[in-house]
Amino acid sequence: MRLSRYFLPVLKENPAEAQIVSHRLMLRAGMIKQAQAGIYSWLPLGFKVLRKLENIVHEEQMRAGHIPMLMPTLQSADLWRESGRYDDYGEEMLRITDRHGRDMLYGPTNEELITDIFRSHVSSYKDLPMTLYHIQWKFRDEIRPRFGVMRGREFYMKDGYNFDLTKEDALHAYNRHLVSYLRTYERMGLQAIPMRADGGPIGGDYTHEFLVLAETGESEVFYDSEVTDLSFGDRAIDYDSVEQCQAVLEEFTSRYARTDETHDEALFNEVPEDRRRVARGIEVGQIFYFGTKYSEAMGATVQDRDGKPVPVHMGSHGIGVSRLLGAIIEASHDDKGIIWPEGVTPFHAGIVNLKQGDEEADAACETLYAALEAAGLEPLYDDRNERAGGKFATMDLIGLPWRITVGPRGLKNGVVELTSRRTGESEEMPPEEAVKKLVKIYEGHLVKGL
RNA sequence: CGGGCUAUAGCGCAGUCUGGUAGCGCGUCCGUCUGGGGGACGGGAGGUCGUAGGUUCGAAUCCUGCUAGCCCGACCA
Repeated sequence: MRLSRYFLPVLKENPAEAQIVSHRLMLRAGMIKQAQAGIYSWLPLGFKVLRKLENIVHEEQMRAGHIPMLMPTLQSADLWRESGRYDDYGEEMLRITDRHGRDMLYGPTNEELITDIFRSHVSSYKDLPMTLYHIQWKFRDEIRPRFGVMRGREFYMKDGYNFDLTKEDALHAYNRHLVSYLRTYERMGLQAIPMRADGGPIGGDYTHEFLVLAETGESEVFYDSEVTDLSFGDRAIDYDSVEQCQAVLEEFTSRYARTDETHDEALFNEVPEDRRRVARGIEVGQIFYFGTKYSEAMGATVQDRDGKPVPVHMGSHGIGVSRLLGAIIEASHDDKGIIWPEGVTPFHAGIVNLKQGDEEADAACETLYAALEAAGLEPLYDDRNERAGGKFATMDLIGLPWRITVGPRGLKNGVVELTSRRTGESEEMPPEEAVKKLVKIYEGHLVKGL
């Protein structure tokens, strides 16, 4: 993309309404624009990152054997009356009436809808196990939306639902989700720690939340410092293996790690004192096993081997995709702007032409731009007739992890400059070598965007 | 929902107390010079002052209602 043809309305000053750093940076980097309290338009740069996150989620869900689909945002109130949640959910649910006076709602979640689909089409234990998921906009009429996309009223969420014949099978689905979530967050450059959580209105005894540590997090968290040493890495895993998934769950959840909701001071004190940590975290996902709560209420049964109808065991699992943008920025920025992890960056490298209009510099930038695209990377070429300082400041603000600086001075010696946004370190090299180096850096990090 | 606050140009703000032709910085447009970390000079464009009503010869300014947004708290991906 050439910056001169892109739409990137960056702001030099901090908008008054934004208090936390991720919100400020998203506004300043021209990623979002507030439409109403807790409702945002996604401008091109923000939309590009959102799509990349979404695609990572899809890839990891499908890798785990889960099946993508799409359910509507508007749902029928009758389904929710059936589960009993139409009254339970309260003011947070946005209720709508259509022209015929029928009660509808903008879905805050999809347990009812998915259960209805399941019961209409699945009747045999032979069709199980099955896990369906979708990524769709949700609406929860929060009393007080804030922090930009971190607590919007409208938000983009992946929610998945597993259907299993037995509790044991459903718990394997639970473990499988935990593993796939660990992989998902790591690909996004995040450390998200699974912590024992509270069931909330969705209910259920087995539930973990995934928390990203950040000072601006809304939850207070208590953990054994050993949990932050764990990483899933690129180990191979068989998602169908009960033992392997169980082992990962034990590895990642056996140490003390809880949010304030479930915090137990006595248990926490059993952690050696030098490893006890109290911090704040941003919740970016949650997994539940809730047994037959919805299947019984809504008659979602299958016939077992003996031909008898039995309610299926279910769980649900969510990742707050739009919230992840805020969480990633909270976890990865400095006073100049965002620092995108390689896995989610909207563009892989920025090209800064120091002397736009200089024949040699322009030509070198064009060649470099074409070479990066040919190599499968997405460069952002700042071809505006701006001064160097302005171009650098924009690149730093929008946070591309790598920058190639092209100027007459370097070109005299046949070199350009490759700079890491994270460390600020620069290295001079011929343009072809910079391309090679970037290709290597992004190996395994390429995600389809827009 | 309880408590606090705000609304004036795309963004950040002054002007309101004490009513009298709506301003500044940034951005933006044009021109000249400049050119390795938001440069300089000159010239432009852009606002029914959130909204409805009231007081007044005259309202951004005073009064009343409404709306929207922000912050702290309790709730949530």
